[in-house]
Amino acid sequence: MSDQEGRFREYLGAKGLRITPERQAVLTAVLGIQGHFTADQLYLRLERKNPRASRATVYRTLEHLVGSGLVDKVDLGGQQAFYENFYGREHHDHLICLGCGEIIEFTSRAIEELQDSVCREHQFEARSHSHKILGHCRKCH
Amino acid sequence: MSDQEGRFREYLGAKGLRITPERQAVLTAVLGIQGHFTADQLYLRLERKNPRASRATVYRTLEHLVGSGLVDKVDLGGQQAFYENFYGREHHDHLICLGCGEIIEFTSRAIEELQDSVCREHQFEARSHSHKILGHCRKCH
DNA sequence: ATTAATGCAAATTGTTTGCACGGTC
DNA sequence: GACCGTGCAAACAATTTGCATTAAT
Repeated sequence: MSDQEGRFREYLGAKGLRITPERQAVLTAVLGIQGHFTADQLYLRLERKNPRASRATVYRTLEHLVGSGLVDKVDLGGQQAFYENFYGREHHDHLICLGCGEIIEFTSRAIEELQDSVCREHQFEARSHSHKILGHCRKCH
Repeated sequence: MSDQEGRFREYLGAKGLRITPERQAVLTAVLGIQGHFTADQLYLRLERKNPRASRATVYRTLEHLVGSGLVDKVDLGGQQAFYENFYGREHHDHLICLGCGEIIEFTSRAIEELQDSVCREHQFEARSHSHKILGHCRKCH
């Protein structure tokens, strides 16, 4: 059993939620994806597996995975939500290529610090943030 | 005729688009709103005016207003798009209060500069960005 | 046994679109 | 008169939800 599986079971147990084959299948599928994915892409991967999971269950389970900290939900703009495997990772932000759709991750301690000072100035207590830069990647300009 | 009206007419003219009472009404309504608004809030204001404008026209006109640079479309998260009067204003980002929904604007030259250097590192050509911080404002914590 | 979870399809939400009619250039 | 713009209602797309059934505890 992977660390992630353990963490998920723990999370479910602590909330009085059940460990079902569908939830396991969703987690396994998530672990098999690298990079960002949508709920529907995840569903498509599970559609013909056994056990499978319906779209509704995919959405519902994704929420629990986010709750457990195993998955991060990122808003990359557009109408659909994106998710990514977050186990053992740190917060990061994104450069999004308008040409090929590539998503480049970045982190900047300096930006985060400035962010904090902006919040301080406004007596604002930050809980999360989203910082995305749209443009064209090396290959696309 | 306000500067904004002039600018809008100019924009429409340059594109071979027509100046209609509905488009004027939408512009007038937009100018009468301060702060951020949704397409639907705008529609509601126009619903019982004369001339009025349908939801479809509100959406369609909003796109032209964004195109002309008079209005800025901002993604504040959630499912609906927000807009704001942008005439004579500079780019800015947002602190969004999860408690009362208040939206505080901020700008930081230093952050923008760091952003530029992040892009340079990745050979990424930025076209726009969106930086939002979610949390609780002074009144809400 | 109890009570949560699933699948399905219907419902929601915000926005877009097809089309017949009316108005602007 | 040509053609764009409008309103309406239907279409959409992503996500959520109600409900009867199935299964984990």
